[in-house]
Amino acid sequence: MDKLTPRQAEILAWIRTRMLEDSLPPTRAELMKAFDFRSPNAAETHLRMLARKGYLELQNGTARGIRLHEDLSETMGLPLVGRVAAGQPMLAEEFREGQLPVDPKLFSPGADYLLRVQGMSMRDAGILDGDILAVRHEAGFTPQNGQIVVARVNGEVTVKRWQRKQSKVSLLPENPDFSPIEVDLSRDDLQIEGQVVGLLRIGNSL
Amino acid sequence: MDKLTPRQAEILAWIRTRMLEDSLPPTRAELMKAFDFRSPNAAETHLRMLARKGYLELQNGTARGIRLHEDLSETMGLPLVGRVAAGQPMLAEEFREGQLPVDPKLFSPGADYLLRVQGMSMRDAGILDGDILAVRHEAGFTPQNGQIVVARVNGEVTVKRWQRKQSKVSLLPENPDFSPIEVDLSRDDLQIEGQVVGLLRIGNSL
DNA sequence: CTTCGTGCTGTATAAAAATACACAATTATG
DNA sequence: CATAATTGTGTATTTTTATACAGCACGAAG
Repeated sequence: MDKLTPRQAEILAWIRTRMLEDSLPPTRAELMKAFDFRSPNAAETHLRMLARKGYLELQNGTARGIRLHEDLSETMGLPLVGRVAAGQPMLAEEFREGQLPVDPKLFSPGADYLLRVQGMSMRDAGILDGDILAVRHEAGFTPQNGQIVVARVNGEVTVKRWQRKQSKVSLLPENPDFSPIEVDLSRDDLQIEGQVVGLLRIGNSL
Repeated sequence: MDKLTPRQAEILAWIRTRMLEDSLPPTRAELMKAFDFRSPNAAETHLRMLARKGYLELQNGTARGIRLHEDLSETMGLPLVGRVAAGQPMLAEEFREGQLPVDPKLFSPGADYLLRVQGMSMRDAGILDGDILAVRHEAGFTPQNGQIVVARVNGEVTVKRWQRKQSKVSLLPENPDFSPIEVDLSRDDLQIEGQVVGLLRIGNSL
């Protein structure tokens, strides 16, 4: 698949969103209006180029005969993140296991990404090794006591139950074999990577 | 939403599948060819009727300007079944809690319906009260020992781990507070309602 | 400097598609 | 039975839409 110029990427993106919103591919004239072209041929040549580079297919002699090569349903869904190295950003390319076709709105406040669970520290909350958590990440979010969160203590990512008493934060496991993580906010670096809003267990781990 | 005649339903169904397959609504001429009309007007009047009865919307002056009123993504997804009364068929309308926008293929052999779990008998397998199971129902399916199944013993629906030794079938809970169900195939009526292929936990039960 | 690819303008034109009008056979439905 | 709704045929006509051809400006590459 050939690389796109910025302009071509812009046009492809517009076609994509337009198709998702209207579930109807645009005509040359509609593209022309959207990008303020003064000639339908500008649209035509762009479409030809996008087709030649393999991003879409043109059915000739057909009104609105544009078919995106990437599956639109694949574009939706959520990224699945595997084991995240300490200190690295959650959604960095290298930690992505893939993309799952899950509707973000299924998890009611809405999910932003999926995280695969490692270990059994939350066993008694019904969260097992290999399970996939749906996580919502909101800037400046403050968890309620008792809520399950994805947190990062000194760079290390962990899933625990949140408890804060005055300035003392504890991250509680749900398994007697594990000990709570007591966070000293003056010494430790604590970041909240999101609240757990759902759980998914598929295939193998059942 | 007015009721459709059989012919109208047939035409609507064709439009639906056509749109799912091609992600492009049909023209009058295409409808005409598909149904062997000899006049595009036959297609036109049917579309008008379907629009008038509220099943779709026609954007006039627009090529392929057909927009289905039902969300195509809603048509997909799986039915969620709640508590099923003894002896009643699983997918009877009255037990449906709704439809969740979940891709059946997400659960690898493929799921046929969703079932809400009641009770804690499978707690130690990480299946909690209120969880939603993705279930695959295949005719003539024989479970492997150790597999989690949805079974029906004398009409009563239950989720348990399957174990068969010769002619003796046991349905094992995953919680020491519960006892195994020993099934006597000569006296008890045992039906397998499917194998559990996935689990979903959303919102409230977390 | 010349040539190529990109990103357009401007003008035409043929094909595709929507849509109107007139009329007929069949099937409900009061 | 009479009437309306459904399900069509057949023919036209206007819009939409795709698409060809002739150029122009600009930056990158050889």
